[in-house]
Amino acid sequence: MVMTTREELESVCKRRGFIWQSSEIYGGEAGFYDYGHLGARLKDSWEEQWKDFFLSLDQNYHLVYTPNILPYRVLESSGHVEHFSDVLIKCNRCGNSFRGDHLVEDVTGESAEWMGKDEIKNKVEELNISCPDCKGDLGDAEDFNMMFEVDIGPKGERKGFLRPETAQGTYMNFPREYRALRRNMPFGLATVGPAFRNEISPRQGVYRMREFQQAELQIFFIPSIHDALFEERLEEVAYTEIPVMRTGDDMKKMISVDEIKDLPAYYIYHLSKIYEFYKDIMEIEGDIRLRELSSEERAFYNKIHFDVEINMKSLGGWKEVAGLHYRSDHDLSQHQEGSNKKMSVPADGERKVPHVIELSFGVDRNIWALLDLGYRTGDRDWLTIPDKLAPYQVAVFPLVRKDGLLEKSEEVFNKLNTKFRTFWDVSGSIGKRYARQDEIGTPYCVTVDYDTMEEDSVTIREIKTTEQIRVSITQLEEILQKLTEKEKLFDDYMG
RNA sequence: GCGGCUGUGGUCCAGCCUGGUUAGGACUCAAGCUUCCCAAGCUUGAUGCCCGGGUUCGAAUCCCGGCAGCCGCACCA
Repeated sequence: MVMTTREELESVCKRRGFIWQSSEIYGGEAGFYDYGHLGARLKDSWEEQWKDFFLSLDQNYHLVYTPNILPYRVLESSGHVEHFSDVLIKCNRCGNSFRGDHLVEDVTGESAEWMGKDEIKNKVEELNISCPDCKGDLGDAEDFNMMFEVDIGPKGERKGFLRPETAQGTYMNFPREYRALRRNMPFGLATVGPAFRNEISPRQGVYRMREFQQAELQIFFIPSIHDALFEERLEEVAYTEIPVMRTGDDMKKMISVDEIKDLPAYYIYHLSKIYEFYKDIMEIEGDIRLRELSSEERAFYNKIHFDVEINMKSLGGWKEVAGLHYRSDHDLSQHQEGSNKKMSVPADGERKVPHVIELSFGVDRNIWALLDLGYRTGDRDWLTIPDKLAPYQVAVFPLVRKDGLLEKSEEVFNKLNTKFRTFWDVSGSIGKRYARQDEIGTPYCVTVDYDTMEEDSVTIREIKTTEQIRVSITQLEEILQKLTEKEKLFDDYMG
């Protein structure tokens, strides 16, 4: 049976060492989470696998790191200063707050998103708008910015923000990397790091946090020139079926890439590769869909936008964990205008500003998805998680703690620990030790027993079936290597 | 941010209404015994009333404020 409630899952996470609220001993602060000793290893492995997978798609996809703090002007150019803040108006009578632009739009029927604080206040007075909830008088308009503002310099003389997304740092590096990469296009710049949003009310655990981790890959290209290249690569994914839900569909269906040929090749190619990552690396198949967002749902600069959604019981259904956004030349054009630096490159006999396709992953949400889909309860509580991602890959036990088995098991542990993330446990009954590893998703348990002392062999128990095989210690490392690398199945060694 | 409910060892909960022995249970954890393969048993032990203020001879319990969590509303370029 699959674990259903967030309470149960959060309880295990706290008890065993995965994830819990940050600054807990002082009462905590909403929207901030710590990763414990198991959670940190899981997250770390996920990020490693993510980098390995996406950077190997093309030898011209690379990793960069940029600061968490960005100067005011950067986010002014990107549009975040304007679009990431809302004007809120509070009712003098009932105290409820409303978005000022929505109040105005409801009356005028025209977009008021461009309006500033004073304009909205004047418009509300002019149109005589009262509180939608209680009809009371509305108070002053106030700016609310979702970005954390920081003061830079000893006297705080310059304003900056904690970045609301990692992408802007990457975009600003386009001209430098364009030259450093010897003008080879297309190229991709990936980054993994924190981003910050001052959410009004963070809820649903790690799903909406004020500080969270992003893993993003921005690909820079010129559609008219590089379309052909991606068209060729479609052959790579031609036989893949992907679970797609187009706008207007009410459920997903498995389709081949031929059936979404209305989308550009660079888009289809990366969409398929994203699904491949979920299928092969995260081993998620049934509870995933690639959902296309309608023009109302997506931001105006996203010309094509699919979200990766995973069906998570603990969060009540389909939840976004990643997105693929075709952002056209919006980002580089904005920075070209704001910085007065040339972002265009020679193409087709003129200068063109490259387009961007962005692969954006919420790391914490993906970690949560692994835990949500992986936990099973019933006869035993166990976590099913890919071997390469598991916090510990192997555990080593002595069957009993006497007659030299304890010492022998320590030898085996020391040998394996250099190759795998290995755990050694000697306390409690053997059954209890298996159960402990079940709960944290350790795929293989190696047990030293009395036969070990005579013939130098041990048993390996697989978490999925609890079946065991007996192997000689000389072959142990090699067999575990093949199992964790998925070169062999456990079944192959049975019988 | 607004309203309702909630906050007790590591986890989950009882106690609170009606203030008063040493705050109780289950699981967990540690040490030891036992143990030839799936949370067994025995012994011993560790850890707790979210924070701050008030009322009172006395507060886990009543009152006020804060913080956090859940649900609903709003928010989520």
